Amino acid sequence: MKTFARASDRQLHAILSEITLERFERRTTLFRQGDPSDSLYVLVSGVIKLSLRTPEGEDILVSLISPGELFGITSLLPGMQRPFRSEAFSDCWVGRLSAEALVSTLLGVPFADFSALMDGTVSRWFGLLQRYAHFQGLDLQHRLAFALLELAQKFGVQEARGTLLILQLTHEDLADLVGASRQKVTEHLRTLERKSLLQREGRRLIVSPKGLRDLVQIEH
Amino acid sequence: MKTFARASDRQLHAILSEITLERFERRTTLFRQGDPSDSLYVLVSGVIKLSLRTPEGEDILVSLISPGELFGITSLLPGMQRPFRSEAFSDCWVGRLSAEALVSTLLGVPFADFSALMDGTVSRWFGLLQRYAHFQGLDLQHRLAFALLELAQKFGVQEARGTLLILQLTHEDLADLVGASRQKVTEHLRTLERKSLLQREGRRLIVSPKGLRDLVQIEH
DNA sequence: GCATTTTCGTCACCTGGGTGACACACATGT
DNA sequence: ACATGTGTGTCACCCAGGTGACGAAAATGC
Repeated sequence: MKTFARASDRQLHAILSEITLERFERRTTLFRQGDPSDSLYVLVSGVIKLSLRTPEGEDILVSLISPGELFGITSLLPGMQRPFRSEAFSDCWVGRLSAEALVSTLLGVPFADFSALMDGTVSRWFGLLQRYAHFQGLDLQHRLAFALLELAQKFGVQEARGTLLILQLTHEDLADLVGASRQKVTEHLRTLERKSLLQREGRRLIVSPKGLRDLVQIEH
Repeated sequence: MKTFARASDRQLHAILSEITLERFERRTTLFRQGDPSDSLYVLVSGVIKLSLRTPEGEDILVSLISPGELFGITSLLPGMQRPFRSEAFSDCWVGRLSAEALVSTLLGVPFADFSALMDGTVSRWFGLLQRYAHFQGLDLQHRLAFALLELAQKFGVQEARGTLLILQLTHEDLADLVGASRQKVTEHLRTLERKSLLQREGRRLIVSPKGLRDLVQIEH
């Protein structure tokens, strides 16, 4: 297990003493989406499935874990919930330990410090991963709406008419962002405009976050 | 900048002294896919675009970075190359520092130790992210081929006839993995079988990694 | 301020892949 | 051993969205 490749014997010992071994029968769930994300797992034997249930009721298989891998990694970030459901794909032996224990044994630094650094750096990957997984099996209309919401959050300034995006985005940029063709993006932007979830000011967009949120949530 | 929220004044000072400020005009590229991934960036002002050029020649806009964010995070993992191209979306001021400096100042731990831990944990997110980004704009045939290659690598055992997947995968599982319907997966598996990139032994699959690799690379 | 490049709006056309439906082949438990 | 559930193979049908094409409108360089 390469995670522990650099660990000294003493460290390994300390870590092993922190690990609790558990057995999971095929199809049992280890944790579900939304659970508090406290502990970290090591797969000893068997196969674990990480999946995601979309609001639309689709299942997305995010990853299959093979023996030796660590999973449940969100526990390294502060205050996270489990983003995926984890279930035994075959009968498994799984080791569980606290993220604190791992970090403090391996690095000898306070968990909160480590965690804060992770939060500022690596958590973006995680956000992107969630976006992509979520996009899986959404139609263009909804992907666009999500993308606009995201942009509004990052680059928006509040305004009388809504949230103004301070970006010179071309339709092609948006297309590249949501994985679609430029033409269709143009079309869908116009229909969003007609539904008045969106206004144009020259080449800048003014979105209505409220309206967009309704669009993506309500009509599942 | 929440990354530094927990840092002491002394630490902030140390970090600031490590940062080199640079100016990038709109459309200039900071780094390109495949460059060695050594330094870490902080966006001071402007907007940065992270994008990915697929072998098929499509552009994927992975993320737009707003001021205050850290980017170029792969530098925290050992021996990585830049997975995305980074270009100034508007005129930017960017701070650059070495990943070593950040980690050792903030945590006071040897970089190699930190890096190894990251590698064993968080790098999976990153792999998944790449997969999803890559899948963007591939047709089912190719997504399937990639998925099978991935599975072969993780769960395959070498064999006379090819690589045997020791997994009881249903077509539905595969469908959830590649974001498609069960029916189409069945169909495409059969065509792969006809092209003899794939054999069946009961419910287990034997793939030909070589053939699959040809399929995904050669064709355009 | 004019010429050239980019971007936008909108077609018409085509196709990959989703959906529903149904028959058959397996596993499964009891 | 039988019955029931779960996975597989294959249709026919339909539609979201890709592609190419072209003119109008904006932006940009010189």
